[in-house]
Amino acid sequence: MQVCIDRISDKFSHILEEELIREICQCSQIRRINHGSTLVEIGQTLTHIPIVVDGAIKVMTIDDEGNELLLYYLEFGDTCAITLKCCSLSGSSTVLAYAEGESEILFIPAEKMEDWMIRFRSWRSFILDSYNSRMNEMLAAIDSLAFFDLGDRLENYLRDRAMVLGNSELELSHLDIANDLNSSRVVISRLMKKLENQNKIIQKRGKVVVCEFAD
DNA sequence: ACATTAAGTGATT
DNA sequence: AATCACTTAATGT
Repeated sequence: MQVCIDRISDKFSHILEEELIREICQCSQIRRINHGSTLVEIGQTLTHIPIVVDGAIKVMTIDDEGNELLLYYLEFGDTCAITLKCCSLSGSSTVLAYAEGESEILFIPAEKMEDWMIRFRSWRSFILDSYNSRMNEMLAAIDSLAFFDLGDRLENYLRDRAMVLGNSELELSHLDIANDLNSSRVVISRLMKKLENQNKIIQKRGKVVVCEFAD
């Protein structure tokens, strides 16, 4: 798909300089990705850096037993630092990425990275900021694993998810949630029942409505 | 009506 | 907090 300058400029002119945006539009591709589609698989060699224009991306690692661990979400304007590192080392991906909701992703050729890092101050700080926020999100994830019990993690997870999607209605089964939190379906079901009784959520089949954004 | 998939529950570790 | 075994409820064909 052809990249539309106005559209990109519209969304990114606050952070990136005009000339850079023009270059981005010349050499990048924009793609619509359906909910749940895989963007990046483990072991895949990455030739492009994704930047989220619309929607969100869910980034996970996988362990040797095949358990997926949720690392973080990429939202509007975010880019993935891990992808980045893989590109510059021309290695292969250590993460798995899915589209979360209907998403629009801007793909930037990896070889442009270095050039832009040198030529554009705005690109430098964009990338550095991205590294920084990715790092913070992962630290938060570790923190929550180490110091919070599952009940708290579940609540955080639901609230986070509603935020990212900008929607209090989530299409998630208990099993989906269990997988994201590395737990089992039964345990999640019990905790969900509690949350329902506390009127924090409303449950339907394969759906959750998060009642509390605040608090 | 029947099969399939999601959610609820008691008992056990 | 996890697992087992089983039940009940919602949905698709």
